[in-house]
Amino acid sequence: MNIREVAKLAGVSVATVSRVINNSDKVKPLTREHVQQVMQEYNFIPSATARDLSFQRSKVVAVVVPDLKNPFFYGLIEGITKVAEKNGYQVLIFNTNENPDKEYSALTAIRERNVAGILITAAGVKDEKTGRILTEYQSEGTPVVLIDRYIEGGDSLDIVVADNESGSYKAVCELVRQGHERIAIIAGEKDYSPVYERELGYRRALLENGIRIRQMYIAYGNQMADESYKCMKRLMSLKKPPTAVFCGNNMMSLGALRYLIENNMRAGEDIAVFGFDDITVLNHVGIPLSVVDRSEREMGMKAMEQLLYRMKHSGIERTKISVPTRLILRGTEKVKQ
Amino acid sequence: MNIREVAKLAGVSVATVSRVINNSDKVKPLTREHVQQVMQEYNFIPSATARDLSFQRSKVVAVVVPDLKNPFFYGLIEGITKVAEKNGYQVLIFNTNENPDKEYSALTAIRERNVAGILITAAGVKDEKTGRILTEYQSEGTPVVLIDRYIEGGDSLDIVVADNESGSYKAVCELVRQGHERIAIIAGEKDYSPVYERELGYRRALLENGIRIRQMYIAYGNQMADESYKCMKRLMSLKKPPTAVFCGNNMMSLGALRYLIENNMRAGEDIAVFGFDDITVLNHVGIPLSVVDRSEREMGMKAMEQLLYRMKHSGIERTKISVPTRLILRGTEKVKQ
DNA sequence: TTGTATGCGTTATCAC
DNA sequence: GTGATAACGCATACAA
Repeated sequence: MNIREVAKLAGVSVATVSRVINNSDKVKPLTREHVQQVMQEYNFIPSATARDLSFQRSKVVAVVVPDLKNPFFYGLIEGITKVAEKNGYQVLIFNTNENPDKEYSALTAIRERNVAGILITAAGVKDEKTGRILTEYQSEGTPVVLIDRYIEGGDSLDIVVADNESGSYKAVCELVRQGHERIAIIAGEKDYSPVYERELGYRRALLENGIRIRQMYIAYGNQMADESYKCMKRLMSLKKPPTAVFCGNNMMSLGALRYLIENNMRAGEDIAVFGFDDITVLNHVGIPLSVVDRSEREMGMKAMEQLLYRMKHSGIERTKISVPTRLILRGTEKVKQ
Repeated sequence: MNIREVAKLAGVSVATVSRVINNSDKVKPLTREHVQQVMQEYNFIPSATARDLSFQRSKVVAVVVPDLKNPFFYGLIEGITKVAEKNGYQVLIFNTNENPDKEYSALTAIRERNVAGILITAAGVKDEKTGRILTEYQSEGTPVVLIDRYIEGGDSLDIVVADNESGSYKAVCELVRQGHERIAIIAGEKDYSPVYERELGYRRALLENGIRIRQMYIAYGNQMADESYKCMKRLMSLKKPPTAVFCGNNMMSLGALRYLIENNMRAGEDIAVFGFDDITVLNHVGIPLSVVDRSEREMGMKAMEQLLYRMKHSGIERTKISVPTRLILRGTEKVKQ
């Protein structure tokens, strides 16, 4: 059953049927109703594939994420799909496993499909290939919105980020307020903007509070739990171990917590711990962790909204959307005396 | 740049170009190479949209899940995308929020797109509409594979499930072996097959071990954490509270654990707790929980593989794929004397 | 082995 | 308001 058959059955032309489908106002109410009746009766469903071909654009957005296991992306994807659905868009998902090569092939697969837009948290942040391809897409008329991470060569692309710097700034200030002076950070690679920005916030907080920044209290890992575990170990074996630790992201918090638990230390008692990104499951089981919270869901929604906006308004200048953070204090910012 | 231009540039017909693209063997190696060179040079990328229209089928599979917040589905999706990608398929994702109406509209949206197949964990398990639609798809040539849950009217559809009954059977037997006799279960609604099957395994284990099944030790919830919390509360306020509790799924485990923690009880010390489905994050932070584990990832992969198989071999009879479970004992199956 | 011609189901541009 | 018809970019039956 296609548009032509419907036309025949309704005694009108295909053009008219098409107009009815697309709610064109240039069709007499009576004919519209009649056509609709026929469509209903024969259970006609228009082919998106054909429409896409004709329209040269599909109602599909590609979402490219680097790690389908990181809880951060759960909320993100949920937010994206919610807004997408509400606007009649569907979501095509790609997992790159933090692998630039897979990202590259995902991006070419996407090219075959005339998607309406691309939402991406890039794996290849330093390798400029990703940036080049995405910029190309954008200039060809397929809008792109970066999420969470800046990338090399992506300076002209819209981006949705959390207020990382000020978030960690606030967190570290809170630690200072609690009387801490030996405040460490488990930081990540400089190339990953969110984690790096958090390091900057940490530095500024110390600076503004007149606390000297000591290299030994800055432990660099790789954004993953395992490395963070090692960082924590390093920190705790210092002659003067820190009394407070700020973790650069949720996985890093987990790694740090694991070290503590394995060594019979309790966050909020033996040492203060502050994380970035809330970890829902921990709340379920009553493990407290003070964190800088940002709404991944909101980030997803904002990103999709920006994409929709960009579809309608090309040529506007690059916009950077910053999602606010807030501190959730659950007691682990302190230590028991 | 389209197939026609490539043909002109290469001095061949569009048919030949098409053959090269599709790796047809009926093309002289020399011409093939030449055509490929031209495609390379002009950076030609064939349009999947056009191919889909012509072929009347797209290389896209629809994945419909009921809760994009439940970690179970992320492992599942990861497995699905992995196999899909390897076979040149892309994944279109739909979130139904456990809402049959949203499921229904997702299923109609899917119809517009000539997908290669549908993978679904249904929300509308009892409302037979979903079953009817899916069966329709199947008979129209769009294969369907159910995941995790049986549904009303879906008896002719392939399904991938975990070995729920025997998994919980094993778990409860283990509890018995640990000396427990007052073993409770936090069970779910009977309509949700996975959780119900686990209840059956629980019953069989008790039966075969000569332990009387007592209604008061069977607490019915709704598969969610909050209800499970209440169930736990109910169980613990019995005159003779259970010494061991088996939880029907991961969210229910979380609810139960939360109750314990809030009431200063420790799983594995004051009461034994056994869950179904591992909760990765808990391991990160060293909260032990003995569980029946099944690999969501494997379920996803198996489901996608079955879908691929079904695409090639229609008409074969309905197959039910059962993914094995295994016990992971972390100490919470015991109580301290 | 290659080419020609037609169809896939829409939308869009014209005419009427 | 409505209709006829040419795209859209590819696959394929059939012919050569």
